[in-house]
Amino acid sequence: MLAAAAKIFVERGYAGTTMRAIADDVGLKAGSLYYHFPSKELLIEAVLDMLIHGVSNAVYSAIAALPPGATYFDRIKAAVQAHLDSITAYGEYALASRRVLSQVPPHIRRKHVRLRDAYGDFWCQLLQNGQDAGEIRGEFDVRLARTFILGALNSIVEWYNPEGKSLDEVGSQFIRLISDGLCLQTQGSSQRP
Amino acid sequence: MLAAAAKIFVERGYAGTTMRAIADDVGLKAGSLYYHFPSKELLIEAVLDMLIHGVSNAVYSAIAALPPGATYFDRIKAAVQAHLDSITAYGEYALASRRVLSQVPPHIRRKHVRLRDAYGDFWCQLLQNGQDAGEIRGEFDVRLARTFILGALNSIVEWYNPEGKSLDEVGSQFIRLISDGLCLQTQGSSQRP
DNA sequence: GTCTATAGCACGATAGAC
DNA sequence: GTCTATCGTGCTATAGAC
Repeated sequence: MLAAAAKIFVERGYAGTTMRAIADDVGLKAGSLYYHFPSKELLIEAVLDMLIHGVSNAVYSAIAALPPGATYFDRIKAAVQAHLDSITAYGEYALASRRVLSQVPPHIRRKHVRLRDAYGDFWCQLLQNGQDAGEIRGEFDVRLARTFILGALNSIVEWYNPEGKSLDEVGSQFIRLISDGLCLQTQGSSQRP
Repeated sequence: MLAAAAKIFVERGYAGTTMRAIADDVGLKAGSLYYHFPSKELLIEAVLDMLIHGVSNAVYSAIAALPPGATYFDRIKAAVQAHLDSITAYGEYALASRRVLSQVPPHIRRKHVRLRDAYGDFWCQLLQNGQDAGEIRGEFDVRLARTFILGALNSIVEWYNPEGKSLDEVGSQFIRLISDGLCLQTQGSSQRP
């Protein structure tokens, strides 16, 4: 039922989603939904909660499962893959968060922006630790690097098709891109040591 | 008027945007809007058109303005900066495209997906040329690299604040990230020559 | 070019039968 | 736990005065 709601919120937006459409999708009548959820607001809130908790728990667990001697870059690799795996597993929920967060009532939006920011701060800290340990070049602003990394990773829900490349392949190409870069020889950056 | 429409489409979604709200924002009454635009559908279409044409023209012009001897990586750098500059210049239009495209009537959505795909193909070709010329490592799938790059660049409209870093600084950090990578020494990639 | 007024329809939510 | 029926509201779009 949450999954049906997420799908329809994505297709029609918050205001465009009707309780009748969600009810149809799960084989009920509109009035019956109110037995399970007291309002449309609490429905979208449940969808948004499911995503942020699902993704952040998946990432925190993946890092906690690493051996004690793991480098910061090992942690970043594990976080990238876990983020990728969970965000695609929660497909429609992730799209709902991406597209309708700006349309939900303000008190719900504020709560989720806070949760999302806390997750973003975790990434900043991870990159900062890597930089302090000398694994990441000092010239990078970690907040900027974090937004690029999460921006690229999150965009996968827009196009990923399970019939194509595996998530492991996608993740490992991305890790190679952010660690070593695209270029064989540096063309224009004079900052390289 | 288009700018007001873009802003409200982002805040409320397609269905949630009322002609009254747009009219209010520009100091008119709802009925008067129909003198300028025949329907809500054509309003969102004009907003979406403005963005895709604005961004792609900015990028194509930036590349056309390069000297004849420019490397492919010079072209990529110019495209990154022009994309970044134009997407932030069209702020609300870009957000509208990101968030409400999935909610507009199908015939309008299909047309814009086609335009967006054509622009994506241009990026693929750019990266492919760079790879053929030996400037980009052969191990990368150019389609994947393109989606990561555009995903990261497009996410800037979600957080960019003109009071912080300049767009030139943001662009140059991003270019350094995709060209050289984050890492001082490669930690886990055995594919490096 | 902008207004008022309204037709025709669909919405969220509730009440009460079963 | 699901149904039908309905209240009050607000929407797009149009018609015609100014």
